[in-house]
Amino acid sequence: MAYWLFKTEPDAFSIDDLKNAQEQSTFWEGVRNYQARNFLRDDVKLGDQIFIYHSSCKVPAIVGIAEVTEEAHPDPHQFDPSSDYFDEKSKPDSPKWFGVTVQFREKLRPISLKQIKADPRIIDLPLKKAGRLSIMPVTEEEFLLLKHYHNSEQL
DNA sequence: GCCAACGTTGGC
DNA sequence: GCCAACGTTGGC
Repeated sequence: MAYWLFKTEPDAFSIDDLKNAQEQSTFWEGVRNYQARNFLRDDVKLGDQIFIYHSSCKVPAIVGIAEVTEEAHPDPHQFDPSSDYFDEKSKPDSPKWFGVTVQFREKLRPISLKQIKADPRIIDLPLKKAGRLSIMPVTEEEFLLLKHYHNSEQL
């Protein structure tokens, strides 16, 4: 099993939106960055655990956990001319953009970017180095450390 | 709202 | 295939 961090802007789609959609899974759509796309298409697998991260907001932070319930499938918006995600160069027989389906698991007490940056134990997380990557891998060690952050005596 | 960092585009 | 110009992301 692998671990990931997915960014989202809470004004557009927040952890609560994900929670409220719990009955139906949520298709993680609109990723239009090649590195992020490659992770989604090739490496994100059923059962993988995902940190949901709120970006471009008052307190950028990890706010919860979701799980992959369906592996990569083409993002239908790329074929829809009326969509912001439309890509005229993408063809249905060779789609360029993919998404995965995820389901809400739990909310966490927010772990702010500030805390993450200040923690010397977090080394590998791409978020630490000014990253604009919207889908990124998290090591098992760092995922578990962050997941249990607020239980830790080490703070 | 500013701006730094980085990704993408397109001319050559 | 280089690289300058431009666009976007995202923290502050």
